Amino acid sequence: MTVHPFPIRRTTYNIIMYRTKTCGELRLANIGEKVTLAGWVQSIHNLGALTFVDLRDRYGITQLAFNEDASEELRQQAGRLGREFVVQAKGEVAERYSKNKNIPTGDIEILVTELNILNESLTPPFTIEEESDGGDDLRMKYRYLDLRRPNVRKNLELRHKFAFEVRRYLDQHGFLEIETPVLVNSTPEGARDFVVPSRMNPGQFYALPQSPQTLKQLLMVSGMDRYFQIVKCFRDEDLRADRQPEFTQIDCEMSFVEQEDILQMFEGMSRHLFKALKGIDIPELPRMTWADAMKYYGSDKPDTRFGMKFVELKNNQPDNASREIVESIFPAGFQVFDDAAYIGAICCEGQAVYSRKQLDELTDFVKRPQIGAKGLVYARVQEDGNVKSSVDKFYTPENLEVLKEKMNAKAGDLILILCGPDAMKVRKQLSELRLEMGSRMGLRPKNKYSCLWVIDFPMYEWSDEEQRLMAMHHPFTSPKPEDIPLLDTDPASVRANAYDMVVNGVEVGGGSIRIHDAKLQQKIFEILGFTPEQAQQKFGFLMNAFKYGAPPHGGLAYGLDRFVSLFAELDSIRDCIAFPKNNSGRDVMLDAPGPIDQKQMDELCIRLK
RNA sequence: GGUGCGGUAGUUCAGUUUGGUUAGAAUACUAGCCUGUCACGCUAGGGGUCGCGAGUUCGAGCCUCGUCCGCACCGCCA
Repeated sequence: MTVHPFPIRRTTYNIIMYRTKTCGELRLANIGEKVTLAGWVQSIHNLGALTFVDLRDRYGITQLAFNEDASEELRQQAGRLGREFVVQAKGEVAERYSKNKNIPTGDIEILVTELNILNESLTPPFTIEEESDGGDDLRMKYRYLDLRRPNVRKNLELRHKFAFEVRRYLDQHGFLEIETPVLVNSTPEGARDFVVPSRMNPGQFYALPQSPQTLKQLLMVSGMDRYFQIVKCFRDEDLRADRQPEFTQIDCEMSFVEQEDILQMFEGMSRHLFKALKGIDIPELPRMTWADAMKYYGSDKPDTRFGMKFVELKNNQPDNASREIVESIFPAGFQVFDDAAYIGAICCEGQAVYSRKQLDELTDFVKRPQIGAKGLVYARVQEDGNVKSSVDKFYTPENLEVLKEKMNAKAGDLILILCGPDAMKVRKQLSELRLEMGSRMGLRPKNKYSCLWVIDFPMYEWSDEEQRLMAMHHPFTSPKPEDIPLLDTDPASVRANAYDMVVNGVEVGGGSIRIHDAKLQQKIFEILGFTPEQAQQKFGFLMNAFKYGAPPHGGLAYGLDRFVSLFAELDSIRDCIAFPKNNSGRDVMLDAPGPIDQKQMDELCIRLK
């Protein structure tokens, strides 16, 4: 991505010329020009009679030189400078005696004739360079200094370009950007709400939107047809590296569409973004059913930068992911396999070189509490084609040959096997192992992108905590028409017209075709355990609207922060947010949240417990 | 709500295993020297509530308990 040089020019409104050029644009071609620069002092090199000052702004670094021609007064001024002082320098562009190949302006310098210190600065608490010596916490406390660093600045520039290209694409396709309110009301289901007390309505609370979901559906009822909004959303849940309490969605909705229309429209948007921002032509997005994603990758957001798909060696519990019984390929004899309901394996190409110690370490990895496997069975295919495994004493070479063929393994490959009583749990464990092996084998480079649609999500998932079915997506998602009869007989197996876009194992967006029929919506609320009164109270506005001619509609929402993080190849979404919150949801720079005055509390009729 | 790791100079860290003299390094900062630096170089100097509190001990940066803070993860996140 290129940043356009700031077009500095004299205008009638800009009488005071702080600068005529930026610190990033001067080249050999400018030699002899008289220029004025302004910026921050990056570094000072005092060689006695000779002083160099690197001046930095958003656009780059330009060296100021104070040499033998400089007046005594100028040299003394230069001697008073410190890091991060704000200065204005006037002088002539000259070719350097010794050039710096590391920066674009490295061929020239400014022979300074006038220096004005516009502001002084304390010594910053960390170095303001590409690789800072400051820790995360410190840099967040002084985020305004952290943002002076070129890499953080570049992330924000990329984010700007990303949002800009989103607007360009959606505008070209007839979408209207419409703002929806931030003060709305609390919704059942979903995440915890951030709430805002209402002074004029004592004892009553607004809630900040977790997403503008219902509002955009109302816009469809209004006939707005194609809507989008780049909008802040709020969820009061615990944070992660890829999760912030306030985050930005690209929220979209269309009327008179089926799932196919949505997938194509937004596949087009992703293609546009990859092309415009990364110069990458991405192939047509493959579509994978949720059932296949779970069966072959153990995840609803598979990282498809690499293969290593699961092979089911046994499954005696047909479920939503694998609807058929798979007889064990192993004869009885090994208690652990005999007792397991599910046995799954991955084949790691060329990894038979793993030593006993490394395999023990992998075993420890899958036994960690957050993964929770009981153990790991491995089998190495040796150079002679024979299989050497950790279960040799239970099985014959012929048994292991069957395994090798089933896994499509060849000499030098390593087969890793997990098993257990619950297929879904083992799949999740195997998924963690697959990702770990993929990382170790260098198959997940950040600059390689693999995108896909995961489709046909289940409508519901069982909540142990609530002891009831919960909407997997949200309660406004429509079931697949052919599965509607199952709503009465087997709701857990009903599939939804819901879809996620997954990039490199990250869910960057998701959506669904909505229910536009008030009666069907009523039925879905019933299955979710709402009484008609509760449904009316919480979603009456939507149900009423649906009685006045709701068009068929659907849409999706992208997580802007996550998508930008992928493009910027970041580990954490915090790095593409100007002022992010920390792990505990605090803004350490503002020291928010904080207490409020008793007077405010009284006005709001709020008393602390 | 839970698990793990961490908190020592402005900053990044070592020191904690085995408690024991004046707590170190690098970098940053200050001063001096240096005519082509760009990780400048050389010399000297200043800089510490070892997160906080309690306990054990003749003695605690080090051991114990509690607590606060940070990071990663599990639960949670329609």
